[in-house]
Amino acid sequence: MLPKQNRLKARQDFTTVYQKGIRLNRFALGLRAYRHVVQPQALQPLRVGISISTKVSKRAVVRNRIKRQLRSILRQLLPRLENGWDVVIVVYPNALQCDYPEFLQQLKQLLAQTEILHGD
RNA sequence: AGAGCAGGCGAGGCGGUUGCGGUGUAGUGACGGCAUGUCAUUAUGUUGAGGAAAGUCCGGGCUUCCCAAAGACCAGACUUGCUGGGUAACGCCCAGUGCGGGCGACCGUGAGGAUAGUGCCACAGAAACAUACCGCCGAAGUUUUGGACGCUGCGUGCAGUUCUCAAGACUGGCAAGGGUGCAAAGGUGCGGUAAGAGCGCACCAGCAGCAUCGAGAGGUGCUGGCUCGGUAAACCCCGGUUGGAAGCAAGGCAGUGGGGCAAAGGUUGGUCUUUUCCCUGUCCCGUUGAUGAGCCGCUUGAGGCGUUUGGUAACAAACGUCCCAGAUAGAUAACUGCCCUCUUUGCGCCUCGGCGUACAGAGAACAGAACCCGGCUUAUGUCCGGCUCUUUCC
RNA sequence: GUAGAAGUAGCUGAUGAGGUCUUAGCGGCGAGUUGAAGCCUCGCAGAUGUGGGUUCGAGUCCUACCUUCUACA
Repeated sequence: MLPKQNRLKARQDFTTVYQKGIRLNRFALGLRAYRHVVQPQALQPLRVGISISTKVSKRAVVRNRIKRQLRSILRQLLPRLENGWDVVIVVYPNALQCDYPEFLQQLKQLLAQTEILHGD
């Protein structure tokens, strides 16, 4: 689990990200991101949600495992991510063929493209 | 050695580093209605998925509504349906009976009633529930034809006629055989008969009665008359069970002041009886708190484990002991060490298919709690001893 | 999580409450017509989601699964 302040939970937040956010897709993952327009000193922490439907796999074991792996990656990257964003990661059926290093690579690329991820 | 049949245990073990959920203790910060409350965070201790958590097919607990409780009868609903037991309950489990299958270990079984009634049984076939198409018979009756013997009459080879024989027709007797079909009126054999038929007898199957064994379903034996299609996972009858509906997305989350209305009201499919019961109920306004979030429900339970006793068993009782997930966009992930097990390959030993050793690989399969239990069903990898049959050797 | 509905030719549908072998439209294939194609005419092939059971006989009755869809804050 991520820290509570970094979780995206409310249904309203998800819909605003889907409607107003930018979109990016990779082989197995998609990214929706929305930047809050507020005063810089009052920036909220970055919040992340993961969306994975039963179309990816009907088995809950598979879906939960993918979510855990993605959360584990995000936890490692969290100190390097910029505040003020709401992010939703969408998982596509291609993810069944991927393993942990591939998720790591794709997620890094997506976050770097949107400039949420700081350089090393 | 091969083929097979029923089970049982468990779901690899001990760790390390970085992280997550619950909870206890201690600290820090913020809020604050000042309550050792809420949120965040730090340290530390402890704890953290399954045998099916799954399908949602049954049975309960729990909650709300249908305005209280109990009882009787009727109606309705329920595929509930061999017997006895177990259980909180069940459509579940255990033990047994009958029937069916298998050489066997063993397996399956929706197994009340077809003589309470109704319906259906296509095509074929004479006929599908009580009939006769082909056929068999000539016993009985009527009648036709022909023949022989006899009798009567006379014109002596013709006519008539009784009985008998043969053939045919109608009435009749039969259900053995043929054919049809999933199914045809008990089956096989012998006798019997005009031909036949349980008409008689023997054995077998079925039915009824009696005796006996058993708690019972039923088993065994004897006797008897004479034989009755299938379908109830068709309607139905009988027995049995039974308040209904919704489902944790159920449902709950304040205190206080004032005023109005109703005086008797309230049964759950129907009717009736009894008992008391329940009591104030409901609406409006003011006030502080609370706006769809948070909290409670939420995990101590028909609980787990062990021992003893009772029981063939399912299971029950007693005693001891333990507290064992409670998340809410939903907690278990990433990397890695050692041991153990298995597999491949190499080397060595010998009794030649086993043992020892080294390296490498794998530890999987099915699969993720969402209010909680008891079952069923489905998915699925390893190991462990049992039992049966066949073959070979000693 | 809970509750419910439906699966029939390639697609969209129908099927008198068990009876042989059901069946419509579009599409496919073949033949005819045409110089060739289209339209038209004639013909053909092709399915009851899967497994088990009841029955002489299941699309239909019973049962276990599979798939798809819907509703509920």
